[in-house]
Amino acid sequence: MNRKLRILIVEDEEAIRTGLTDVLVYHGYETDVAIEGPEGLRKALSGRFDLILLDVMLPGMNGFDICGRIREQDKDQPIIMLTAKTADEDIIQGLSLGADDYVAKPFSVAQLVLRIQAVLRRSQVAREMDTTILLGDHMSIDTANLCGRCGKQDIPFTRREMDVLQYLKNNDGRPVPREELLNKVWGYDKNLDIETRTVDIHIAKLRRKIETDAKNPQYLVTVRGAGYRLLCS
Amino acid sequence: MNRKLRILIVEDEEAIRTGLTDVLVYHGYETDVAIEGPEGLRKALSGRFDLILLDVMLPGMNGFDICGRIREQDKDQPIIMLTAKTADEDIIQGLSLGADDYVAKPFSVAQLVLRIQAVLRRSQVAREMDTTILLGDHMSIDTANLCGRCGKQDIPFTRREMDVLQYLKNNDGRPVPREELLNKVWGYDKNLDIETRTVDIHIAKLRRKIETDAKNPQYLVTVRGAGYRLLCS
DNA sequence: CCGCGGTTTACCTAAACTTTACATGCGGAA
DNA sequence: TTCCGCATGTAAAGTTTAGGTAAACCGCGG
Repeated sequence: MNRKLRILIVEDEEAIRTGLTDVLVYHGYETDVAIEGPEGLRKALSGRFDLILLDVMLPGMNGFDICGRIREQDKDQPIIMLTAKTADEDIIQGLSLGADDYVAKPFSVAQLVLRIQAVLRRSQVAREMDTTILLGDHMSIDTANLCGRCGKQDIPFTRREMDVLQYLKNNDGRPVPREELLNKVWGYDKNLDIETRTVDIHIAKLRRKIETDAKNPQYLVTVRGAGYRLLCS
Repeated sequence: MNRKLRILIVEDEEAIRTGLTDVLVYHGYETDVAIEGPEGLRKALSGRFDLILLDVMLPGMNGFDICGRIREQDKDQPIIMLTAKTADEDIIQGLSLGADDYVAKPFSVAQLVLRIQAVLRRSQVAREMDTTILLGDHMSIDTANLCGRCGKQDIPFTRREMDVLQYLKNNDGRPVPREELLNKVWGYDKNLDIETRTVDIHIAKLRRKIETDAKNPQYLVTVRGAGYRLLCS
């Protein structure tokens, strides 16, 4: 565990907001808050958060809409909805929109924390915490120090390279399309007219560093028409 | 979805047990039941289930113990606990033991189903299932990796081939006309004069990859005058 | 000014895709 | 039954596109 897990709290009531912040910080999370709906959506879509706590009743835009919008853009973003309503239809609506859990106010803090842990445990985030990537028995990479070791040889990586590597590792084995990398690593918006080849270039650079034969990659392989995948075996 | 997801119901009350079974079967799951604690634990540990619904009050062994024992053995087994108790300590205990969710009786069926779906969505099995196409017991195709496996042999597919296969699979059994494939897979506009034979060519290529005898197709068959149909049995 | 990381440009190759052209064979009509 | 026409199969040639990468370019912090 090298970095703290980041939680976004979207909640308009001052008391709850600060209460939650205190509790979560106490439990070792990093937090950010949003007070209004649109602000929450914008922050949520930045993709910087490991989990989003979303109040249903918000000024500007209700929690359901926000939840739906987040899901459209990111199928995997963990979301827990908070609400005063315990009506079944509300819970059902929240879950239908793809929330991972639904907690009714007033909630027990202990329970909320546990539900947060349960959701995070299931999300890929748990795996992200690992700071070393092993490529077969061939080389090990310390993502925190931007540094790889192959035998006795040290190989420096740049921040960007490491982010790409990390992202691929977190999506273990799955081919990740360029577009997704541009979104999640570069933070480019969903603009479709992408003319850039910068992803390819970075892949090429990574290959020169981590592959024994960059022309025949064994770890960082291309799936033509689908993207790149990292095989750490 | 090629195979149904399997759910184990551990519950001693006859009425709830059969009710749940009916509902889950209706929603397309395969179910098995256990009435007593020890029986439930034994079945759960078999690892055959994609999700376990666990009542807390059981004869022989309580649900918390079972949950703990399952977690010891399999960190990833999805578990949802059911209970009449709504006391916070119970919920907390359940979640501490690693349950993925906790639903209090009397629960709304719709809500339970949604919570089941939410938990399964995060689980590995469910994820693999909707990217995999099985053709009889003959070969399995990973649509995300554009890659099929027949015994030990890897067979690469192209994006287009996979899209066609996917579309046919989603229209399971129905013969799909060329025109429709051009529309839905190629994105060609409707009623443009169809001079192209490219669909046929792709079908031929697919047959060479997925059929044992491409001349006598068993999975990707022609319905003369109506189109092509995929039989995954 | 340099050097470093990152991006864009430009060009190349090989894979993927489409078209062409011809072969095959089913099915209805005589 | 035989024959003809049309739907389908497919090899091979032609065309487009995805991906690899060298090298130029850019911007920023020494």
